Parts: sequence; C-alpha cells; structure tokens
Amino acid sequence: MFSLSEENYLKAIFHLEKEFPTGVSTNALAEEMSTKASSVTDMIKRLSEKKLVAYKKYQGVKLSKPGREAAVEVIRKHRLWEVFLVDKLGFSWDEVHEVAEQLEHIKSEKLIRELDKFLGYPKKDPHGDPIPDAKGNFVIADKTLLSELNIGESGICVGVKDSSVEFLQYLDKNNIALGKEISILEKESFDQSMLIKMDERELKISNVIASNLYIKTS
Amino acid sequence: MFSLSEENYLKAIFHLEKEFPTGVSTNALAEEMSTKASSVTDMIKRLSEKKLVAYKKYQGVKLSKPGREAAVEVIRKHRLWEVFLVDKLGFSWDEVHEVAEQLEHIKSEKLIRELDKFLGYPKKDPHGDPIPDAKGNFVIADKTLLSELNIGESGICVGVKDSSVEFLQYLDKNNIALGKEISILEKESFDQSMLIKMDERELKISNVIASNLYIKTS
DNA sequence: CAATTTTTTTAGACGAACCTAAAAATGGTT
DNA sequence: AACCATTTTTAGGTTCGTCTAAAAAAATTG
Repeated sequence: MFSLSEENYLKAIFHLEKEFPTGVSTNALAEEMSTKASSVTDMIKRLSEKKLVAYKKYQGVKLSKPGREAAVEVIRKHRLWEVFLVDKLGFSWDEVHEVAEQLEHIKSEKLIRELDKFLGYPKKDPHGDPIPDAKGNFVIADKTLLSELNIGESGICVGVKDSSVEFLQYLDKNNIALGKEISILEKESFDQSMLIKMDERELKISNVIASNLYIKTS
Repeated sequence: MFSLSEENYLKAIFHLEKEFPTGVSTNALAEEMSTKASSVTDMIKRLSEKKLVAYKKYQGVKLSKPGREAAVEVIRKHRLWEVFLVDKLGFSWDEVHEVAEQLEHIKSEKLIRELDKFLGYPKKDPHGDPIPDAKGNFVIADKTLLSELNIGESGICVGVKDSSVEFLQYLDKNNIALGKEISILEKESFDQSMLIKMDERELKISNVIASNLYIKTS
C-alpha cells in the first residue's frame, strides 16, 4: 500500500515520462509537484528503496514495472471518478479535477470495480483522456493538435492537452466541446492564429488555443 | 479545514458523548481511536487550541459548537457515502463501513450536496442511522432495543447498535433485516435469550443479539 | 579547458501524529 | 487523613514529508 504522497509522485513521474522518456529530472518533478528539489530527492530515495523507480544520483528517475502499475491504477481511479462527477452528479468538466485528486486515493478494489461497472465501463474521461481498464491497459488514440492542421483540413475535437479551469471555461464560452467538427479556413503565418469553422460558425482562435486542442482527422 | 486525524477525533468524541454526556475521558477516547492515552492528550490539546473542544486537565473533553458541527458534517458524509455504496454500487451493509471511513474525509461542498441530491435526500443509512441534512439537523427516531421488549410485544426492526461485520453477517445469515416485523414469543429469564417470530418463522436469539437490534414499536 | 552557472544532493530543522516510560493528579478505601 | 490504584499528563523519541542553506556534481560557455 502506498501513501498519498507516494501515489502523487508516481503519478507525476508517469505524466512527465511522456515529455522526458530518458528520465525525469529532479527539478521537473519539483515543478510538477509544487515543491522543492530537496524534497523530491528525499522522496525519490524512498521510492527507489521500495523499487518503484529506478534512480541513480544526478540521473533522474524512471518508473519500474510495479511503479508504473501503481501510477496507472491511480490514474484509472482519477478518471473514473471524473466520469462519475460529470455523468452522475452534474459537475462540469472544469470542476472535476480537484475533487478527483482526492478521490483517486481511496483504497478499495471493490469500490473501483463496481464504480467502473456502474458507469458502464467508460473508455474516456470528460477531457477525452483514456481510462485504463482493470488490468491497466489503455489505448493511446491517434490524435493531432489542432495547431498541426493545415488550411482545408478538418476533424473532430477529441481531447484537451491543458485541462486547467481557465482553458476549459474558455472552450465552454466559445461552444467548443468534444465531438464537434472543426475545419481550418485560414491560418495567419505571423502568429499562427487561425480561423476555424464549427457549428456553421466562424471563429478566430490563437495558437495557444490551437495547440491545446486534440483533433482526430478521419 | 481540519486534518483527517482531527476529523476522526471529533467524530469519536461525538459518538462517545452519548455514553458520557458529562465529558469524554482520555482513556475512553484512546480505546475508541485504538491509540494510546498520551497520543489522545496531545490531540486534545490541539483541538482545544482550535476551540473545537472544551478541555480542562484531568476533566475529559466536550465538543464546542464548531466542534460538534464539524463532527456532524463528517457523519453526514459518512452515511451518505454508505447509502451510495449500497444503493448504487451494490455493496452489502457489512462492506460499507471501511470504505466510507475513507470517503468521509473528501473535501468538497458541491460533491456532498450533489451526492445527497443524486441519492434522493435519504434520511437513513443502511444500518438505520439518521443522516444529518445540509444544516446538520437530524431526528433521533424513537426506538427500543429488542432486549427491552416483553413477551407478546412486537415491532419493526429499524436499526443496529453494533455495526461490525460479524454482527451484520450474523443478521444476514438469519434473514434479519431492517423493516422486518419481530414479535417476542418467549424470554428465558436465566440468560435473557428469546424466542422470536419473524417471517412466519421462529428463531432463538441470545441476549447479545437482542441488545444490538433497535425496534420501533407502534 | 577552466570558470561559471545550473542542477542535484546533503545536512539539519520542523510540524503532525504517533509511541514508551515516567511523573503527577485524582478518587476511592480504610 | 493517608495510602493505593487508576487515570492522565509530561518528557523525550520516531517517522513522514516538508523546508532552508550549503555543498557537490554536472552542464554550459567564453
């Protein structure tokens, strides 16, 4: 059984491994965890003694197999609870993260198994992220950043990269939601901003927005 | 905001105040919390500094108004989660306590408000205990211990005093459940065991059982 | 390639919540 | 009123997860 803190570190390392596949640095982890590098070094040592990460001084960390499994389990719980909050309790997608951060640490195999069943074995959370199954398997859907598309191309909005409250509320305000079809009408070469078409409407969006929206092109 | 440990102490004091209305002793609290008296003294001092309890050395503790409110809120959450687990996830009444002990500490007003609504504003938890409403109000239903009834009397089973896994499973095994009508056929004066009638069936139960079952007599 | 900057680790401390062992207060009994 | 058993508190120590400040290693750069 892992402590709340250990679980949070494992999860953070898991997420950072995408960006730093060769090893997650102490500083990157400190940033992600909103803590100090020295605290990270301490925790890394504990995780390393428990064989949850591979660690050599000054070399950064990587998850071990059991470490990755633990991280995936926490992520599975987080995302299932997000679905619960949105589908069953009427939360909006910008309200779920904070609460799911707490719920993801509840320890009960039966709870999460039954919750999964109750929700109808969902494959995606409210932000479009995949939910690992009970065995920890999940598919990384093929998706592109909207910012990568060229004029004339189009696709379906399938996820967000940034899931901060601010970004999600911006999307709500502009009626951008998962499942919507978006096509590129114009692209400004100077600032990469684009004019898109959605719901028979034209919309101007900045590159910051476009590079945080995932699109599935058919 | 209170720590997990603080919440557990407040809850324990609340429950013990029923039995010890003049003040909860350090030892009683240590027993309830499965910890040592010295640890209790430590915590009591912290709670006292935060004005959550009234405490004078060697005199035991009593909850203050804010302390009682905090305790009731935790109990409200605990019992709502128990209803969720039984009604929505198919847990049995002997499986819910442990998980609810964790869930009761999740901090989110909206969560508990929406959960309450989702469950249909239940008034009782799976063990028949009353669920405080959002303002902390709840009624103490009039109920008697089965052991208090005399031959010829009868009533409806409305709650359990002991809600340990062992006791609850004993009840399940004997088809004793909330809502069932029970009448006393015989009572053995030597050991207070009784013969009861339930579902057109006769059943012999010991005094230990009878003094942990709440009955509502009409 | 030597110097400087950045990153990482170590050393020492702290608060929360627990422990053991010992001291102090309380309350009951003669 | 004095003694004794019990209860409660104090004193001092432990672990977890954090911190600051300083030292050490690694990376960058003139």
